[in-house]
Amino acid sequence: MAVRQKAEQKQQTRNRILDAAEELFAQRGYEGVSVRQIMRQAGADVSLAYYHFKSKRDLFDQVMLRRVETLNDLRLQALEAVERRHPDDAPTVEEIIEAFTSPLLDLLASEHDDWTHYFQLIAQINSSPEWGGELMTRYFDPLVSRFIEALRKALPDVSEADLYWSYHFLSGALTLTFAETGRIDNLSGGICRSSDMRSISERMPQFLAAGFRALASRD
Amino acid sequence: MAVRQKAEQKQQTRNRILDAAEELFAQRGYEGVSVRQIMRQAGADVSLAYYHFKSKRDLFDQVMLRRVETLNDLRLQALEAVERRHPDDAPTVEEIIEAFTSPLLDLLASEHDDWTHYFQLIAQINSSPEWGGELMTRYFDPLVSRFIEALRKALPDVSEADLYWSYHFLSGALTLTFAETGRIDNLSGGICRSSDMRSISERMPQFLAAGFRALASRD
DNA sequence: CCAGAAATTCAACGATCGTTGAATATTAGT
DNA sequence: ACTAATATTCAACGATCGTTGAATTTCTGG
Repeated sequence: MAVRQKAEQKQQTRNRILDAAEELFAQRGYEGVSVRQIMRQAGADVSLAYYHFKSKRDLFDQVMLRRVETLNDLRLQALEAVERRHPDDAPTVEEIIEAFTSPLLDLLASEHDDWTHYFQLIAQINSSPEWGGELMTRYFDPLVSRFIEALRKALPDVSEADLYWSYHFLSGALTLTFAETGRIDNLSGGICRSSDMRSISERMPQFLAAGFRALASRD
Repeated sequence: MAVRQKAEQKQQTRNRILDAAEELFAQRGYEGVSVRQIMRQAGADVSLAYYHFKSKRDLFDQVMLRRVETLNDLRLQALEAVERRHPDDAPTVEEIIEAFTSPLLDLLASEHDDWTHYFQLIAQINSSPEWGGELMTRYFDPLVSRFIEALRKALPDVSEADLYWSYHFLSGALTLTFAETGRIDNLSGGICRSSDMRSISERMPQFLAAGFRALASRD
């Protein structure tokens, strides 16, 4: 034994820092959290942050990058699985949207609730004028374009503008849902719960697919 | 002349501060902006902020409050106008959603583009775990409940949970749209523009109404 | 077991943060 | 014109910010 102990522990520390940063950035935003607060939650010295990362901004970027590839892979696999089930015809809009959303729901349903904070963080970034345009484009554009291509086939007569606006509305509904702000809990007086992923997966794809079709079938 | 000069100028200064705060909070968030930056943009001394407002947080609250009543009034009037056109039957879902969204579009279409930054600010708050639940509830719950009541009448067989989740998806689509992050501009390669309110008003109500109906007409 | 590398801690830097009290300039009431 | 009230500026407070270099502990390879 005693092999690679040091390198292992370095990764462990690095991940503890990333975990703490992910949670705090998700709750209070990039500017709302200090490096000191992150390192306090990670249980390590402040300057250790600058041994593992170049800067606060670099730490933030690594928080984003840590999970983005896994997420994009899972969604792509879900889409390809749907397309394999339709060797001749095109998949339905519902199936495509479900391939886009169900990986998120599955990740949240797994016992360790890593990913909760990550999705909250993405939700905040998505509606931020400062970060939204650039970061979402950088991390998700190739995947999203792939899904839009699939949707275009499922809706042969849809115009390009309708297609992109429909995806835009989808994106808003999706990210607010995973922001889990508790707003719907307040508004509904407890009838609905932000964290009730089952209720969401039963409703969101149908709601959004109907919207896509409504725009696609206009004059 | 020379009457009430002082009180007038006080209001003027106060509004310049609120304008600067609104714009900067909308762009970079509450924690991302310092009181000094706000006052620099307002062209006034730092300490003047604390003559007009109790604290940074109070300044933020007053930014929110300045426009919320006008907005809620306009939306309520739009809803009541729709209901007056239907003395016997219930308005359609499209009409109700349009009463909810078109006041925003109208305000943005007016020549002075006050309101742009206000809507961006609300969009960010809405998807923030820290602020979203509480602030949106405090400022918009009575109005939203009124709209949900109208929607309940338009969709007599809808379940309460479907109704609230549908509104939740609406809220996400709406707020992301008014966040104007430029994301759709990037994604669509210029086909769609975030600021194109006409394109939005032609699509959003139909998209969302179809979603409401899809959930309301399930088994 | 020892030397060198790697991981972590300690102490501090200049800058900026939110906020305040006292001084100054401007206007209002008489 | 004088005074009191009001609006604005000046100067500074302690705290915290992101970041860094040097000291120190811990582990690795020979």
